[in-house]
Amino acid sequence: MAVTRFAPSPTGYLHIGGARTALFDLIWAKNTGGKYILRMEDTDQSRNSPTAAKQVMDDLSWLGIKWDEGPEIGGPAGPYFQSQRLDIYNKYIQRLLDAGKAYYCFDTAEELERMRKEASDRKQNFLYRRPAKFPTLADVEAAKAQGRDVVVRFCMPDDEIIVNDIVRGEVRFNGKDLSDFIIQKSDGFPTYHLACVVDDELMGITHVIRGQEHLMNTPGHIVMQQAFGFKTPVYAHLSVIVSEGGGKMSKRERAKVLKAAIKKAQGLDKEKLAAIGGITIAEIDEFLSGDAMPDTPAIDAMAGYLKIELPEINIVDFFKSGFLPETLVNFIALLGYSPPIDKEIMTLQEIIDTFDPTRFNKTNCLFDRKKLVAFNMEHIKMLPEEKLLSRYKDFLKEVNSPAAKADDLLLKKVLKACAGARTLAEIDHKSRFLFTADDKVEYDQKDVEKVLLKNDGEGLAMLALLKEKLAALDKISEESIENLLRGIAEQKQIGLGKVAQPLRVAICGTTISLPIFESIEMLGINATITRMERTINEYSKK
RNA sequence: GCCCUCAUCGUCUAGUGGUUAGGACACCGGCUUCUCAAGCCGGCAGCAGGGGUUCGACUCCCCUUGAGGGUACCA
Repeated sequence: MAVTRFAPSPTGYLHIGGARTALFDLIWAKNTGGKYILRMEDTDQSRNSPTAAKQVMDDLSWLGIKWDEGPEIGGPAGPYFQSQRLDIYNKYIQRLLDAGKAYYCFDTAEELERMRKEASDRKQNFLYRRPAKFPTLADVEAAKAQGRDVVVRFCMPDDEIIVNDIVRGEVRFNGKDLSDFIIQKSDGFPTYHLACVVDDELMGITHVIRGQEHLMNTPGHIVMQQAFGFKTPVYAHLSVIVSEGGGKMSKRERAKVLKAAIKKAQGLDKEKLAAIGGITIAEIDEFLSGDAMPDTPAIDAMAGYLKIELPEINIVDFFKSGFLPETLVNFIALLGYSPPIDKEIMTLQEIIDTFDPTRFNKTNCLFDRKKLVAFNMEHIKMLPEEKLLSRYKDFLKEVNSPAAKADDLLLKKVLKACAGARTLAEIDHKSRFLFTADDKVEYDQKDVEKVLLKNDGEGLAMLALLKEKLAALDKISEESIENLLRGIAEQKQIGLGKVAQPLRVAICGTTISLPIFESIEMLGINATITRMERTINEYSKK
């Protein structure tokens, strides 16, 4: 029975790497019949936005990841926001201080910077080591009086520290290489290290599954656990997901693309851009020059204004691109892990049931969007009709599609006609013509040329003929339409394409759309004929 | 720089001393077709390099190279 936890720092939307960690925490717990806890690590007052925790929870929920204990649900080990547990941490920090395993210090930023520079000049890693004699409370008061910030550091021993990791095996560290790290910041908040160790114990966490970026922190955590007399949990450090350009796949990627676009944009109205992003011009300049980064909504808004596509990093990005949560879950679970069964397309339940913690692999992996698309197609095919419909409606609402207002019956027909589609966005695009006013259909000029005007307007002539025939049709059904169109093609000894394509352009404005018979049936005969007339009028005169 | 980790087709991976190195996605052909998809059939493609160990190394060891992570009063 494993008790696991996902412990995000609520700084914005949940991104793909975080989602994978969250997923494996869930899988591990559920596979062993254990418990899955969500804990918000909001100990950095400057980085945590008030809405971020909600966003992360929404994203987890969308993915179908439910926690047994945590925010909004509660539980015996709460509160589950670290910012609400300060008194607990203070008690533990005091214990370390009393035991002489932690000490106060009050270096200024400049002093620290100088020490770092000295170390790098000596071609050595910067190491903070405790003074021979720890500052007393009186020293602390004196330092405070001088206006110095006071922090608490934890004493690292010189011994070898062994981390037993499920993914990586035995990893050895030399305590001599590790700094006395800070456990309490000058604002009184604990750092990640302290809060994490204390909470894992208090919440009964047995298995810590997290990203590889935490591997170097682990020896420090283990020593601290020993100092407190805590049990050391089982560790599993997952390999990282890297993006095409190399480097960890993170939200920085999106900022990078946006920054490049802003710099490239000619005659850009910076004031307008700032207004749209809800930030100041100064903040934009700061963003362009340094490494300050606007928050996610601001980045999204500005990208929308500049009409550029940002790489998908956050879970919502994939939602908006028309991926199913089932697809993401399946795909993410296969990154750095391979199930013991010879099967790729799986439901979350199957992944949980067959989970084998020895089957993680150590290699960093690249996120292959094309494969994700292929997986999405499989999951669209696999999902029961009702479930797909509900996912599709969620999607339409999210992207503000006019189709969001359509009734279920029509949407079901659309979904059926789109069997084989790869994303929900594709389905939406292909069926937009159904939700466009008859006189608002936009014609793709290239398609018009190719299908209607070419060869002396043979397509247009076909349209005129079809209009008569369709108008004369007394029973409108997919079948009767098909019979009619096929009949004409046969009679004229031409391919069905010559008949269907002009019609398609007339009703959709483009040559890419749903199958033509279903299209007409769903659009309705009146609208079809209206659109044909409009097309004929529009292009006959030219 | 220093510390840590990793290394099988383009990508995700199977493989744990003896395999024709398997699958999936991508890609390339062909078939099918009212468009786009989908579907069906077929194909291309890999053990980073160099040393050992061994009767035998993709598999074990060492080095090189390459990649990633850490090096914060971020997590």
